[in-house]
Amino acid sequence: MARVGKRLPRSVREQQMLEAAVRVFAERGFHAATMDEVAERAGVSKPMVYAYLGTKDELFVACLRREAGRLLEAVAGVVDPQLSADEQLWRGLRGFFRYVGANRDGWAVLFRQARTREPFAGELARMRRGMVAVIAEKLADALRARGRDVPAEELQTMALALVGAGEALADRLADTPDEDPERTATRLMNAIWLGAERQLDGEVWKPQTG
Amino acid sequence: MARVGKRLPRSVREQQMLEAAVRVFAERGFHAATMDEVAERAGVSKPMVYAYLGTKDELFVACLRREAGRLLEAVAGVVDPQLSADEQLWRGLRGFFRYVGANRDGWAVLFRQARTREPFAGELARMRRGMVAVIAEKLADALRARGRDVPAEELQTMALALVGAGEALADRLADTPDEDPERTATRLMNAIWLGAERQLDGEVWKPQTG
DNA sequence: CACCTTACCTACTCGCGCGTAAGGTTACGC
DNA sequence: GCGTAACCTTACGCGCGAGTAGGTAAGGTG
Repeated sequence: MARVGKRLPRSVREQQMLEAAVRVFAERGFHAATMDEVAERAGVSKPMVYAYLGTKDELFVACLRREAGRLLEAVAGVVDPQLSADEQLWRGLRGFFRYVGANRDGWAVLFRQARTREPFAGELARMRRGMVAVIAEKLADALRARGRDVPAEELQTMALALVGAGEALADRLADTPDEDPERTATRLMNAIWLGAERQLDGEVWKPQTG
Repeated sequence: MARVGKRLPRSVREQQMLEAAVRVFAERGFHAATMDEVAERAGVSKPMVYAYLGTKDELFVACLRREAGRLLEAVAGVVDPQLSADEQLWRGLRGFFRYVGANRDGWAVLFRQARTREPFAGELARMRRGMVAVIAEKLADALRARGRDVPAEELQTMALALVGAGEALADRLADTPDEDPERTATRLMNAIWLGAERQLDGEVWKPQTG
């Protein structure tokens, strides 16, 4: 393609390769993606990719880490521990959906692909556990502020449900270009917070039938 | 293995093959699963699998459909339209988590694998859309009963969030053998219903900051 | 200008696993 | 007791794509 004998420094090429790899993985899925296509889109030959980023698995992990870092930054960078619990949650959600909206390929690679495909699932699961732990901790804070206490396990479950809901909405966001991140965030906030508040205040739903 | 010249009728062999296939797909993932292993576990040689169930893709789809049918039955079979909205939701959730708990391999194949892997993702997405539509309709009913009205799009989002949360909890359930389906269902019900009720009553959460 | 390092290429090898051709054997109807 | 159809096997073809060996040229440094 752009085979105009352009010689570029390693740092630049690496970024181009990662860029290309994210797009190819997102479009084709991990298995159907070929190293040849990654190389071609980066405007380089296959052995260069191997020289700089290693095997296909290593390349995927490199993409994963890069996107995870960006996502983490987009979320953690905007939550100020001074704010109220609901405000923190809101900002985190908004940051999250903004990232996904601005970065749909990244999301597709980072989470959709890695969710299943061993050996990446483990890595992703660890990240998710981190997320869940952070959220559960926030919930515990909000709880303490109300002078109440709830088993950690229960909070874990709530947090996991929130993360799951977030991922489902993120998937839709990534697929539908006309979906607005702000609106998505607001809706999830409504779906979650109104209920969480009641739970934090000690209300419980119980089945009527055995 | 059991190469004791056992000759069996087609209907029986097909079930054995599907059984084996679900387990292999669940353990290894679609790509890493080999037709040889499926054949071996079914106690049969590879060409038999091809003769009865077709190519690898077709075999996977067969598993998918079987599990999807069972799941649908487990959920739809227990919701009685006569009951109140929350009771219907509760029964549906309980049925869902009971299925997953009793059928962890099935869940792993059915949803985790198919979520990403084209060309199955399309099929799965259709099922999910069906689920979301049904739930959104229930919510609309509950809404009408309270004399209120909300844009369908909003309800879709709530329903999708619920489904996402359900899937996340189902994933955990499938991975941790000591997790109890009933408890999982109760917790999700609490996380969701308390909030949904407030939303259905017209309450809204709004951000304080721009 | 000799040199060395870094960027980059063409052109392979090779294993793996899907899918199949061709043939053997058991049960069952008549 | 023999035909035939259903059941089941061994043994292979073959494409595809990951990963590599070995070589070329460009630009900086003395």
